[in-house]
Amino acid sequence: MNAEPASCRRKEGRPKEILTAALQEFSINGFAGTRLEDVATRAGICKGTIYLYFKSKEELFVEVVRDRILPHIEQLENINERPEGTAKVLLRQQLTTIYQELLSTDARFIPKLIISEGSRFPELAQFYFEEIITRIHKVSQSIIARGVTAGEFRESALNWEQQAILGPALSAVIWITVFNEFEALDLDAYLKTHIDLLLHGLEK
Amino acid sequence: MNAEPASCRRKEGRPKEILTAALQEFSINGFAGTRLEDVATRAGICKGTIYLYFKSKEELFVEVVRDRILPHIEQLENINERPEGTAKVLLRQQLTTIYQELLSTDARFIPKLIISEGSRFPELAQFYFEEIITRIHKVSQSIIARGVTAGEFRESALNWEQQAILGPALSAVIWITVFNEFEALDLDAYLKTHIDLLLHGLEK
Amino acid sequence: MNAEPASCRRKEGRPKEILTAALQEFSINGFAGTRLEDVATRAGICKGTIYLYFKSKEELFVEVVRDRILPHIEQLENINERPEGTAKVLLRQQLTTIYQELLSTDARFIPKLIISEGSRFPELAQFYFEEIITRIHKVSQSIIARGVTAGEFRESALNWEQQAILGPALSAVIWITVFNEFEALDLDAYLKTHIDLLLHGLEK
Amino acid sequence: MNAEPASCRRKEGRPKEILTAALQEFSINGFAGTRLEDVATRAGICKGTIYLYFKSKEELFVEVVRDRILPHIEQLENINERPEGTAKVLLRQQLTTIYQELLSTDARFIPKLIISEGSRFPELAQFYFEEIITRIHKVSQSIIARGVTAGEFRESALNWEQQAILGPALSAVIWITVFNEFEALDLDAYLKTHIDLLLHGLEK
DNA sequence: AATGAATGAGTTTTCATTCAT
DNA sequence: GATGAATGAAAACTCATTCAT
Repeated sequence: MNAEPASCRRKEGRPKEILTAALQEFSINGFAGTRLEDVATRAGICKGTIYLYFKSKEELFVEVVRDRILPHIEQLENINERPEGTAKVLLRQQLTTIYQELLSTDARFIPKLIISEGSRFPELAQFYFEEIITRIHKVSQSIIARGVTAGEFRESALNWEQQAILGPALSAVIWITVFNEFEALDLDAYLKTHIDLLLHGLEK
Repeated sequence: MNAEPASCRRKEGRPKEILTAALQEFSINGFAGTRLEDVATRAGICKGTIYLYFKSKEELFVEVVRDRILPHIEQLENINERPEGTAKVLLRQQLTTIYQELLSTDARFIPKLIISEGSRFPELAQFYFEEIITRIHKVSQSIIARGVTAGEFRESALNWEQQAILGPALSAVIWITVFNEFEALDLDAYLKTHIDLLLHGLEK
Repeated sequence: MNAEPASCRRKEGRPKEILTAALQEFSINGFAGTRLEDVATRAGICKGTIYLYFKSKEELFVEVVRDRILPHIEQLENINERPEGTAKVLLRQQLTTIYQELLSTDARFIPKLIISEGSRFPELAQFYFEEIITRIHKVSQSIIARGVTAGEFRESALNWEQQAILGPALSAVIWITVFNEFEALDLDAYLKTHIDLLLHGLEK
Repeated sequence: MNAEPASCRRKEGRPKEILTAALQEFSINGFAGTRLEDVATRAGICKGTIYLYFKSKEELFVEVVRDRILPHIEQLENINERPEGTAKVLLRQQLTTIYQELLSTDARFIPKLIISEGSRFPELAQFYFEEIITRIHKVSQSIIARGVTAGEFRESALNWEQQAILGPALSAVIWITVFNEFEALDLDAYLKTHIDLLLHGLEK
């Protein structure tokens, strides 16, 4: 990949490469702690080139986060459209999807960035809140409502706070990005516990 | 407060004031994004004074976090030493304590700081991991084990990942520090859901 | 002057020193061509210090120019208030004052800066236009009107363009700041010519 | 204009277009403040192309100024060779020509550029001084001498400083390029004043 | 000849840290 | 102890210049 001369590269590739490199640096050092020179080095280009594609460090940051959030929004549309199966099955599916989405690839760094830089980029935090979190909550809430109607779940579950139900997923991402080097998370076991706990807790 | 002469202040007052101001600034802006001048202003002193008590910005940061973590460690010792009551009651007590500890006062900002700056201050992340997280997990694990032995809880719970069980608590702190302005968390309802979910999920 | 330690200097002196150094650099290199580091060096301080007193290079520039314009405004008030003498005498006085004001000290660089940077700092050009040029024109115009009324000057002079009458003064400053090294201007002779030309040209 | 293929353009067209565009940009922003990219855009070409015709930004600047000065030098030769008419008529002619030359087309920006960038390009200032200013002065001086000999003008005019006599012309260009947006110069009236003042001032 | 993406030196600006008072 | 002016290293950003196409 590095063998071919720079000028040979496809035009659209460049910004993508910068975004990827930037995501990694921002994830490690946060916004203020990241030096654009390091982003450039990681992307195999030089400082000034970043400014051919992004107006400023701030804009780059916003684009990095948006770029990783958007695919999830599309995924969420799909989750929404699966009406078959019992509520139990659906919930299990949803959780599995969330974990896969949340922890696959570079996307796992987004929550950390939102948490770290939310106060500097409130629009970004709001965007994430509205487009991701709120929508995930709506999906799980509708599944639970369905389960209650079908007599699968306890009625009291209708009033449950979705954050508390899905919270373990957020904790998992944080664990992976922050504490994994101290004690690696066994994701399968973790997901199994979450599902077991949730489904058994919902059951009549 | 400013009326009394500087020499009248109790010895530990000054550093404490700096730590408090620093915690607030660091929480909002992160480590790199925080200017010591702002910390000084918030503490009502001037920039240079910080260096009378702390060697560097890094040391200040470490002290800020340590200073807020240490009281929790003491609290944890106490939680450990309460053998009375059923496992169910104990677990309910532990969760309640955790939420109180985690979300009371300025301590709530520590998780966000650990998440944000963990890669820059790995010793701090490790310290938090070992002294707080690991120990909390041990406590809850022992209570669950006791509940299983007593026949209160399902046996399968012995293998549960503690992170998944206590994850909602971490999610709560994050929510409070990041998303609360978009949708305020009803902490009581949240805790109730967490307890209901967990206890019902553990029950035979 | 350099012998006394930096901290001994009077507080108000510092910004003034910077303004003086900046005026010199800006006069030579223009706005964009001036490096703040050179300004600092010339002022005997270091780069960062400038920012303790001026928000940005642009603000420094504006302050430099304003700072040199303002004294002239005060001078102009005085010129205005001299009703004694024939129009001829007054005009001779005014011209002499203008040349003294315009060519004394560092003030002589202001016209060059206004000319060079007027398009980048239009408010500054306007300020100079309104506060200096327009007012000088008004003064000379009123003297000429008085001379016509008194029968000293030709009536046609009432319609003269003031710029054309006072233009040689502007030319003199430019000459001094731009061409003086090629051919030094004999200011006394120049002023004498200007006065002779003007007064004889006005005479009936 | 963009319709015809590049290869159809006359050989000298391209550099001329660049010079024209560059003159405009340099006039507005000065040397340091001008970006070659803007020059290229204005010329309808792309950045790199400038370097096919000019070695560097400095060379481009020098060429821009030279290119606008040279035609005037030719004009001056002609002015010099008109021996018919009274000194009064000749002087009136010369002044009219100067104003036309100086204020027609893009040439009007040269004095501003010389004033602004004279210290960075001293050879250019010297060139302008020697080839334009000095020669204009010589012409007017010889006319005045002729007028004195012919008994048209006062003898004292022989010692007059030419700068003071022709200064209003320089002031006019500056006014046009700097202050015209605040108060438009009535060039005809201005020239009339200048001629009236000068001729009446020279008359016995 | 022309392009325009890429480079990297140079400049503005910030801010942790020092130190004379 | 406390101050806050001064420092200067470091980082964001710009733009003249190059060069593969």
